[in-house]
Order: sequence, then C-alpha cells, then structure tokens
Amino acid sequence: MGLTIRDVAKAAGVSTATVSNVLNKTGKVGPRTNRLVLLTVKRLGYFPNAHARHLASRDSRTLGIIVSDIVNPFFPEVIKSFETRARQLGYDAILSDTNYDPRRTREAAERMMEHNVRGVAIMTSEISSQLIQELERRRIAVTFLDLAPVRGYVSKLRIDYFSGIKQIVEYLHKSGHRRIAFIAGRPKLKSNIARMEAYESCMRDWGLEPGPIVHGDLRYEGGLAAGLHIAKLSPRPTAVMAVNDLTAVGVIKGLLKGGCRVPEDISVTGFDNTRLAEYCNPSLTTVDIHRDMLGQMAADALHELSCSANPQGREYHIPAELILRDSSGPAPAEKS
Amino acid sequence: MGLTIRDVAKAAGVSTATVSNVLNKTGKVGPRTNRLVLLTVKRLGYFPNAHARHLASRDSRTLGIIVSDIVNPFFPEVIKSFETRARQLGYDAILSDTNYDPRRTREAAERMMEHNVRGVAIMTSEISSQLIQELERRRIAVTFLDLAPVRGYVSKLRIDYFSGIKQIVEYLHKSGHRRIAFIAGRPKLKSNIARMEAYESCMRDWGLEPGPIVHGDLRYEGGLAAGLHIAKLSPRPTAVMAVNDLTAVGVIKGLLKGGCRVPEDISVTGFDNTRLAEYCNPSLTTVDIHRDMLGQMAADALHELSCSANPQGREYHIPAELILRDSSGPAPAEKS
DNA sequence: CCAGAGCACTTAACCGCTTAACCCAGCTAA
DNA sequence: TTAGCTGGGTTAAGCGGTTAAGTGCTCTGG
Repeated sequence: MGLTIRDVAKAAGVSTATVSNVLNKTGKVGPRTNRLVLLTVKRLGYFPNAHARHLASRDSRTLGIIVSDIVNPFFPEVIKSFETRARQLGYDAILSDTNYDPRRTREAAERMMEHNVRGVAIMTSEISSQLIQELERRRIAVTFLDLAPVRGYVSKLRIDYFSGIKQIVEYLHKSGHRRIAFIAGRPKLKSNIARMEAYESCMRDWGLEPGPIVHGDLRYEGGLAAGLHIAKLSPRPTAVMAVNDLTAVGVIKGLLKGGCRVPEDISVTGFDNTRLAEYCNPSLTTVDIHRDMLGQMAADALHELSCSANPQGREYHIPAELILRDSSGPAPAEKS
Repeated sequence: MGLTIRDVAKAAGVSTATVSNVLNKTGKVGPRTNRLVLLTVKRLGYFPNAHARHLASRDSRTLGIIVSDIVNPFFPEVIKSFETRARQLGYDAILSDTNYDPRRTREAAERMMEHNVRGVAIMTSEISSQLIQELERRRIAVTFLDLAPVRGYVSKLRIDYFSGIKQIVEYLHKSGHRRIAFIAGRPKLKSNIARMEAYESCMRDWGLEPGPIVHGDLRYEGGLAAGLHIAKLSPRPTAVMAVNDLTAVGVIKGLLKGGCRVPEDISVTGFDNTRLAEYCNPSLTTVDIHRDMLGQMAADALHELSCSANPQGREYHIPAELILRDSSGPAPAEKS
C-alpha cells in the first residue's frame, strides 16, 4: 500500500535504521544525512505506520479516555482538553463512549487494552471492579472521577461535589428555602449515591429535612419527568437541586409545563456550569467545575503515572464554585 | 508486558496459528480445539494486540472522523452515531478535533494516514486540497460534508442547506418580514460562502434585497457580537437568520442586551436543531438536519467505498426540515 | 606507530500477530 | 490396492517499524 521506511531508505541511499533515527530525533545521525533523509521523506510524502511503530517500540504512547455520554455537554470540553494536553505531551488519544451501558463499558476497556494504552481516564461510574483489576494487572495507569481509592497505578480526580452541594444548600437556605428537593441521577451509580449523601448531609447541617429525592437519568428527559412530578407535589418544594445542568434544564421545562414559574414559585439549580446553563432561560444557577482543567489534569496524571518507575497514585482536586444566575431567587412567601 | 498469542498457544497446547484462527473465527478449527482455545483465552485474560493485528493483516479496520470542534453541539451526536455504526460494521473509530485550525487539520489528516485508516469522514471545511490528494493517493476513502465533488474514493454527504435556508426565508416572508439579516460563519470557509449564496439567492427569489450580512465565528461569542451590532442598526432588520443554533443563541442574547425583544421586535432563526434550540429561551425556530443519520451515513459510505474493488463515490442526501418554535413570529408593524 | 575512543552509519533480530503453504491421518472412490 | 480428497492442524515468512550490536573510519595520546 503506502510507502515504507525501506522505500525512503532506498531513495535516500541509507539504511532503514538511519531513517528511523532521523524521524525519532535520536541525535545519532550527522547533519548532512539528516537533511537528506528529511528531504526524501517530504519528497515522497512518507508517513510512518503507527501500528508498526507501536509494535516495534513496545510503547503505544497512547492515552485513552472513557466517557459515559459524549452528548452530555459536560464531556466535550473535558475530552477536548484531555486530547489537547495528551498531544502536547506526545501522546495519541483515543476516546470511547459507553452510553451508560455496562457491556459497552467493558468493550471500551477491552479496546484500551487491545490498543495497549499507557493510561486511561475513566469518566464513567459503571465500571466493574473486575475490569479495574484487569487494568491494574497490565500496569495501565488509570484515573477515576471521584470513586475508587488511590493506589499504585490509580490516581483520582476529585471534583468537590460536596463543597458544591454545600454551597448550593447554604445559598438556598439563606434565600429562605426550607423544602429543597433533589433530582438525582441513576439510582445504582456510586457517584450518584455519594451526591445524594452529600445532599442529605448538607441539609441536616442546616437543620432541614432532606426532601423528596427523585431519580432522573442525568439527561434532559429525566429532568423533564422529575419537573412534572415535582409540580404536582403538595406541599411543593420551593427549590429543586438537580444533579447536573441537563437535568436542571429538563426540570425547569417540566415545572413550566406543570404551571410553576421559575424562579418566582420555585428555584432550580444545576451542576457543572455547562454552556447550556448560560444559554437556557432562565439562565441557570449552577456550580462551576473547571472542565478544561479536568481533562488536562487527567492527561497530566496519566503521564506522570505511566512514566514513573514506581508509580504512586495521587489525588487531584478540582474546585467547585457557585454561579448565581436567573433560575433561583428568594423563596416565595408561604400562603398558610 | 502483556500476554501474547504464544502464551495462549503454549497454555492450550496448540500452535499460534490455531489460536489466531479461533479468534478470527475463520472456521478452520475443530469444535473441540475451538472450545479449548476460547477457554484458555478467558482463563488467562488474554487480549490480542491491536497494533500487531493491524500490522500483520495489513488492514487497520479503522475509520476516522475529523470534526472542527467537538464542543459545538452539532458534532457530538454525529460522532456518536458514526462511532456506533462503525463498531457495528466491525471497525475501530478514531476522532480528531481541529479546533478550526489549519495546522491541526493537517495533523489530524496525518494521524489518519499514520493509523492507516480505511476511510475518514471529514466534517470540517478548512482542509487543503493537497491533503485531499494525499489521501486519495493512498486510496483512503473519504466523505465530505457538502463541499468537494464526488470522485472515485470520495463520497459526499449533502446536507440540504439550500432547502433549509429556502424554507426559512419563505416562512419569514410569509410572516411579513422584509428586512432579513444573515449572520454568517467565518468568511473564508467554502461552506460558509455556499450558505451565504443560498441566502442571497433565496432572498432575491422573493424580491427581497439581501443584507446586512454579519460575520460570526460559528460560536456563541460571534453571535453575541452580531446581535449587539444588529440591535443598533437603523433601519433595523425585523428578522435575523443565523448560520447555526449556537450563533442564533448568541444573537438572541445580544439583541436582548441591546434592548430588543425576541420575537416581538425581531425574529431569530437558527440552523441544525441542536438540543440547545429546544432548551434555550425563547426556544429556537431552526432547521433540523438528522445528525444521527449523518454520522451513520458517513460510516456506511466509507464502508462501502473501502470495500468495493472499484469504488464509485456517491452523493448522500440529508434532508432539512423547518422547526417552528418561539424565537420567531410575525413582523412588527412599521412605525413609519 | 598503534591501542583505544568516537562518530556515523549498517546489519539483523525482534515486536505480536496473520496467513499462505505444507503436512498428515482417515476416508472415499476407482 | 492406491490415488485423491478433506478436515484439522503446524510451520514459517512476513507486516513496517525499532534498536542492540557491529563495522569502518578518523582522530588522539602515549
């Protein structure tokens, strides 16, 4: 098919080893030959075969990222910054989307192993411990989001959900809200449970009874259903915290359809500060977590782990910051 | 590092060829041995090395997709359906984001060549004809969005922009609008020019004078600036067509900031029908093009091209459909 | 004058797979 | 009986690179 290193070597009148050394900048080649080879490469339009290169060097110089749903506006920015940083560090990056499906999660992890990645950033919760062990056995560096403890090859990116949730509850409480509902994600996910617990704990800190918890699906549709449900409750909560922005936008739509005004009758908050939060109307009070930082940190963490001879997983901390917009306001006066 | 096919062969007491034949389901292996090998593979936790496999088989079974900006909500769905379909067809998929940067576009194309992809879906406009020739020379199947003529290895996915724009103009005209502005994308892009021409042509069809045309950047920011600009014009257009939803959302925000009401004073339309159009407020009148269809078609087209011995590029057609929402309405009565 | 050290390359042995070619027992058919 | 399949394997030659080891040179110092 394409050209091989042998073609280039022949055309330049040198050995394949020399061509390889030139392309890899090992500095073992004299300046004359170097120029000659580079010229020949350009002239022929040669590109080295990545597969052969990876195979021969026993190093894929590839980093993987597994996300649950690329359509979720949380992820594209993370992916982009991950990929950008990986490239800066000299890695190739591959992406897998699991669509929240355990089977596809397994396939994604297998794909990473087949590609012999040096490290993989796992940004989905539904991954079996078996797979994780498998990755560890092969000494593949891993970063998790929130869940899983730090170990040799495992670093952790801790988004400060707790702090974010705390800030929301505090703000809502200060605004006079007392019945604050929570729209969670999918019931079984560890990350989801952690957030629910954070919510409950923060509520109790202010002497509030954790209020109805409704499960969504982290998507718009789940939020919509939850909003419709909340609108019919009596007594109705005066504020709704959603587990992410997408859900919050759905909640708002559901509430509006159910005849509630936002924020006059009921305040809604999101989480993540996706662009959506800015665009939607009313624009969304939410918690910003630096997604670009997240992707970059993941790449850096994997780089560090996979380079060190004696890798020591670390915990990276991603701060959360409350962003006030138009979807929240003071609690309505009680009618009673 | 990891296990090799030799380890599996040894453990099962067969040759490596047999293991390979089992894994590739060539049907050359008896049922007893087949089961034995499969069992051994499971037991040892073996995964074949993709690089070695691709190299030896001289076939990467990989499809690539190059997009200009993964953060643009137009793309994630396209990518997702592309990837899903590619997997169904037995391909691995790799993604590159060019960030609208010619250098990165070049790098992306090079990456595709290095990975020896069978085909690549190019969903960005700024690609040099040199690169395209390079791809053609290597007999890599290609699909383009809109631009470029169909050739041997090149298929084209034609989004019916013209029809979409025509529908919008027709609708706006019928609603009484006479001064209809257009917010374009980046001036130099071919795709952008095509759309501007479509706009001008459709306007003339209704006896309307095109203009003003303001250039944006296909993003929110560009739309915002354009909206602020339009708000100050006199006479002010009564309707604004934006080149995509993201821009339209920016335009709306800009107009609101500039003191215009949407849609009472001025109607705004988008293009693409991203989820954003549904979420934003006022929800956006826009044109739907089936993005999931697009990704799937791209994968199908590449599959077809790369499999056929004598490939014949085709044109695929993606219909456009006007979606009426709340950002548009009848033209305001003239004050004069 | 020669051993030894550098320099600038070449030679060739892999990397982990696939696959064409070959092998062989057991059958069938002539 | 024997040639000719055929099903179920094995052997070994690559795929396109990398890289350790080797080969001539020239240069230096004792």
